[in-house]
Amino acid sequence: MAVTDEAISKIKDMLIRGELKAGDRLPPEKELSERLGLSRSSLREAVKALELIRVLDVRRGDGTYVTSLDAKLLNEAVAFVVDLHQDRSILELFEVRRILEPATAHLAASKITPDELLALRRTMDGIDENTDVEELVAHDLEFHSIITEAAGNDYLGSLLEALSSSTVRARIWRGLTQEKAVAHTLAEHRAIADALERGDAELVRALVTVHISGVENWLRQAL
Amino acid sequence: MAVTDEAISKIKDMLIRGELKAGDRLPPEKELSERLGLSRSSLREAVKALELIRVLDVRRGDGTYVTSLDAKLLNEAVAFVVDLHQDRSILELFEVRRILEPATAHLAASKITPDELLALRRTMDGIDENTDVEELVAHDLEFHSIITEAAGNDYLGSLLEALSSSTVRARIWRGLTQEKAVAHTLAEHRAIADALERGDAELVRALVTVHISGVENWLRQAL
DNA sequence: ACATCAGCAGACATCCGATCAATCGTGGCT
DNA sequence: AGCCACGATTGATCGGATGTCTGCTGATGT
Repeated sequence: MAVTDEAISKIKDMLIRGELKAGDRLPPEKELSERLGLSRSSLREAVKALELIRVLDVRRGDGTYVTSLDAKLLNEAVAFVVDLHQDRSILELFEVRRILEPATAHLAASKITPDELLALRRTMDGIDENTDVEELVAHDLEFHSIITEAAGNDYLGSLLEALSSSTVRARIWRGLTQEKAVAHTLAEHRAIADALERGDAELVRALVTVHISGVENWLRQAL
Repeated sequence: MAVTDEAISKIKDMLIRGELKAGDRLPPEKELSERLGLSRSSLREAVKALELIRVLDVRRGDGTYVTSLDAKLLNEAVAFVVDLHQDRSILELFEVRRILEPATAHLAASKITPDELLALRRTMDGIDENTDVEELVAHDLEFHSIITEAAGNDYLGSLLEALSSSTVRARIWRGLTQEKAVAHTLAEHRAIADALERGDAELVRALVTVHISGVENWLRQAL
């Protein structure tokens, strides 16, 4: 194994064993490189790799720190990969989303708070046929992320966020090409919010499935 | 933006634009570094970062190549993150798995081939109460991965594989072996295989949900 | 004449150590 | 309180020594 890879797994081990915790500061590059038995240049390669997936946070002139190590890590890593696959296998990625999103909404149905329901309603204020595309995308993104948040599973949230970002473009296209899409989407969102309010988990799941599948089908035919 | 980060996104752009395709060989480090306007050392940091998430494949003495860029990318990236979170939020990760696995099996029910069914059966040969832990883990891994494979969505496969990494499985099995878990698990696996053979998608989903939840409950109580 | 194999040369990545620049945090000074 | 200089730390680059792979070439054996 290359020295750099060895350094990566050594740092990883220090994290798993709890030797390094979230927020901790690593020894200076020079010192750490000596302790791990490699040159500073090689160590920097390892640190850069861990920085890419947001495990480490390097602050110039200050030091290198361990990030919060929470579920957001998934987001960065997955988003990078999803970005690369934008035009290739977007339908397969959408299939994953179609599995996760209804299940997430189903979870959310029993946990969502009145405050979150209110926020959910508010995302729909001021949205109509005349709203411009960017605002529509922002609304859509927020609508789904409130529900995801309510489900209370951060990993689920990160995964969904990463999966959805790549579809933003698709949504924009859809908004541009289909005239009645706004009213249609809004009606579906209202129905989902209603069902969430009543705590009807099964209906929520079905509605979200239909909602996601609608976009998916449009996408399938547009490709 | 730092020189290295710039290099990362430039390479990423070359991939997205199709300037670089899967399997392509990158120019030598020296040449590429000159073209991107940075030093070789800095370029190497970028390359190392991209190698960690398996976008690039560096072959010493030969050259640097673009990997297949398929769904397996997700695996590496997610597995790394999951490894780091083993003791922390494993239950949340398990919840994601409990969503994905039944849905995957549901998909597989209508697509699985006779060959795959045969292979599924064969994983259970020679497994009984006396089988040692490592063999159990191998069987379990293979059983689930055949089903995932049959579902025909590589991203789903990568995610699931990463979520139920072999280290996690090993730990669970080690805890379970003392009890009657082997016979119990085997019976559940048989039932799932039977339902798959009959193409009863709904039953498959229910069985897998029960199967995964069983492990989850054990885990919840063991923590 | 042909096939085989060892060894050599070139291309390339690997690793290192040194050097200078940029930046940040701190502590002392006014 | 505000300012400034200093030390610590990362950022970036370079040149050189080394390990490793590939392909060619020439010698050897059949």
